[in-house]
Amino acid sequence: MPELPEVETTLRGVAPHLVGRKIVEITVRDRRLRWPVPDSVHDLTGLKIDSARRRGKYLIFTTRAASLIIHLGMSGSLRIVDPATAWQKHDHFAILLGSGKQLRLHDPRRFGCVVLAAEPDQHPLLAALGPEPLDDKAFNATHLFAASHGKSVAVKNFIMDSHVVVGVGNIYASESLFIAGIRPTRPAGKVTRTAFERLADAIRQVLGASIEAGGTTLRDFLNEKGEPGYFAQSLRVYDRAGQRCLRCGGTVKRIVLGQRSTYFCPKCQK
DNA sequence: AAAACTACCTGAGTGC
DNA sequence: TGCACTCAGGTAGTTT
Repeated sequence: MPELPEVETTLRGVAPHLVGRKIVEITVRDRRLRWPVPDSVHDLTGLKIDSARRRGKYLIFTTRAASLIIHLGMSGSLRIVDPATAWQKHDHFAILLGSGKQLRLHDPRRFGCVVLAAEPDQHPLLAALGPEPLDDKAFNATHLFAASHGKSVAVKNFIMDSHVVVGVGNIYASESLFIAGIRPTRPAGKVTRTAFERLADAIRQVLGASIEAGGTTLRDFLNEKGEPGYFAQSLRVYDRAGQRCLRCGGTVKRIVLGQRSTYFCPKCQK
């Protein structure tokens, strides 16, 4: 479910409730996430959360001893609730805070994970990640052009590869390529430098605008208060198969690329 | 080495 | 109502 804007929205929502607070109690209701939640998470009990940040789609909550790394997978969400709130069916993990509030991880499909790391940036899940798309020093046309050299993979799959750039998921990949006027199926190595300039700009633009809108709620994304994001109404091609292209009036097409639904306008994207 | 595919899991929606 | 089927915002691991 969550792509970078949804994870960033979640971070901004939960961070003020976490940073500077003590971890009073950790509850693991179902440890069966993507990998079993380690027993060592309980070692964090009694420690203060010094910082909360995001790397790609990973959330990192740091104490003096270790960091908790949380990924929301396809269906995960975090909420800040009163501890007396009834548990929901898929609330798997929770942190009771010194403030008296509780952070709860809800994840029906259990594709998310909770792991512990002394040095989160060196953790195998994070160590090989590409640049942050909102960092225009590290992420730009030069980077994309160099990384795409000799690659035959479709450019849509290329920008969804977290080793190339983090945070671009299935929705924003289609959206960015539409804005940049690039056909999703084009081999990455055949995309010109000029087109990559448009693409890098488009990715930043669409992710930034979505963060402003609180993310995209297509089916079930909710922020830390349980509210939806409003970027769905700004989507230009995603989930619009058969409808009119907002730029040229042509018809938006749906194809499957890398087993994922992909939307584009055959007339304006070459 | 790179590309393509598989697997993990639940729930919502559709058509019969 | 019920059943069978498809699809869903991610990504590590395996196979080709």
